[in-house]
Amino acid sequence: MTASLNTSIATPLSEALAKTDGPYQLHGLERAVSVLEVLSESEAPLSLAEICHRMNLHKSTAHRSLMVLERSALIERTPENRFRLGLKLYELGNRAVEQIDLRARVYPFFRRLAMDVRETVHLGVLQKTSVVYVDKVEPNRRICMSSKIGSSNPVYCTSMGKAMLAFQPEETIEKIVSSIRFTRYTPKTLCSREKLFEHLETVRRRGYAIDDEEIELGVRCIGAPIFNEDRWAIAAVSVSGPTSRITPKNVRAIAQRVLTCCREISASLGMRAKKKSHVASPFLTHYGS
Amino acid sequence: MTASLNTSIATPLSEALAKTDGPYQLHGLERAVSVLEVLSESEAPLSLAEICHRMNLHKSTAHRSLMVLERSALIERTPENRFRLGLKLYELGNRAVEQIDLRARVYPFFRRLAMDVRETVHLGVLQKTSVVYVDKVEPNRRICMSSKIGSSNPVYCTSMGKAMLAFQPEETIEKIVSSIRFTRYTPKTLCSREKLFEHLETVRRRGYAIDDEEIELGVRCIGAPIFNEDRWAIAAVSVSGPTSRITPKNVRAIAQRVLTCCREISASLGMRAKKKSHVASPFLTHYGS
DNA sequence: TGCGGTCGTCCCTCTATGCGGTACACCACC
DNA sequence: GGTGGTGTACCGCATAGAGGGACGACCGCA
Repeated sequence: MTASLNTSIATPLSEALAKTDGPYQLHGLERAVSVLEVLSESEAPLSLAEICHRMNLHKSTAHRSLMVLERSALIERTPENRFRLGLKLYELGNRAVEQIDLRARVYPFFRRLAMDVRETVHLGVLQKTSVVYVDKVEPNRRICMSSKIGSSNPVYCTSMGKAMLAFQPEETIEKIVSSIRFTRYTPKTLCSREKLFEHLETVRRRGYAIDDEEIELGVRCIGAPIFNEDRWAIAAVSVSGPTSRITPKNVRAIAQRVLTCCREISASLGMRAKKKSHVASPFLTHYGS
Repeated sequence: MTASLNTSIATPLSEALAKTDGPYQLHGLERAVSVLEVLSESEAPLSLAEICHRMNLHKSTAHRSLMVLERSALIERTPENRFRLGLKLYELGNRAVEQIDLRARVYPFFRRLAMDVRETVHLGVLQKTSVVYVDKVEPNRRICMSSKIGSSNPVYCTSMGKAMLAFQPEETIEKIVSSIRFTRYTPKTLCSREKLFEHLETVRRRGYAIDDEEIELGVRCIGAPIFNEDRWAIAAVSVSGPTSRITPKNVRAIAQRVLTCCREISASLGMRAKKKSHVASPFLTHYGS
């Protein structure tokens, strides 16, 4: 198909561009990012042909992208001529959280909470419609970087997500919610805009959010937001555990501890200080502008 | 050379392209990667103007790049309209090491070594002319992701770097060494191609490498390679400590332990197995092809 | 309140860029 | 030695995107 640009079904280009809408476009770059995403979703390294296939790309186009990405070390090539994500991403990614520097500052409080409630505790931030897990402590077990760190889950079915979302400026909430594509993970997943908004109201009232088996049956989480000086949520902490241990009966007690922890953290981040001149709120993951 | 534009002094473009040489070019993408690097090197978030300045870019060009990068979540914008690396990089980066999956498999041995020698132990892999730190254990202290993880140091002045370099195919060594830009960090830094080659010879003979205060005075490291089935180094483990504890006298004893540890790891990675069909050596960080 | 400087955003124009086609070289397996 | 699958190389044409520049918002200063 010469197709290149027409109205027919899913030309390579049209699909590649489907997700983009803003006025500023850099096709090469956007395609490259898609390549990274495709590689990130795949378990095993992919060959050029496989990448073309998954992305509906022309061989030569994909090839060029791959060569450039490889030169930049964003991807690597296995001896069998397959491609996977490169370690440069690891470097850059670690620099990213280092710059945010949230983890180090939160860690002490965070850890105490884990020891206290004896359940897994997570630290997360908002990124568009997802919660990215930035740190984690498991009680009684050695603390180390688990494979879960760095991964993400949708806002609307995690306690951290809902806790952060509830305490965003009105427009931000609107923007985020309207970009959500709801998927039902369990029978309890909140699957509509309305239910979500309703729930957020509750969260704002209570100060904390619950994920009641909304993403996985048998797992309940309680999350509360960490605030910046303007009382907007910039991160969240959550406690997760089996429904057998986090029962409706003790939810409230645990929630209180989470809230206390978050309050301490928010305070320690110097909420009312606003010193650091031009680095005012280096934590806030902005959505849109 | 098509020279694209003109022969005048350092046009923005010509500088941006200086680093690239391969036949496949995607300027937009390469520029975007440079932006990421610039942001990664900066401590504080940067404004559009600052980025333009550091990169010799036209305002509108940089602007477009930034908008697209932001849409892709590779960078984020602070409330003050400054830019820093985005958390998507963190996600992607973690996926990268997850796919390589080296860390998890090595960890048990690795940890035992740390407890054994009671010094800091690192795990690293080669990436072009750098060693990227992938994991770390400090004895007696809680194990957690330190900010050092994910960062990198030059091959030629680290024990892991030299250990890995020594056991690469001839051409790979040549390629890597010829891309090195030597910098003297301490009076003991190996600063020439010749000295490095000489040293690699020693490393091959002994099986392990020493960084004798070559990157920082007062710090000595002993590193040994982890091999794949073809006896090429795919990673390395090192023990680092103050020169007061890692003395010339006990280097040999420690080196033996490191070597034993690496031998166990290499074996455990199923060196001679080569089962996993198409995922044959998912560890090898290839250089060039 | 008005002025000069600096910032980010937006738009237009022209051409060098990079896209898609195609040809080829390579391997593995019937 | 076909036959299907890879990855690489090259070329010509359309268009993506570089760069110039206008614009308006914001600042501090007089």
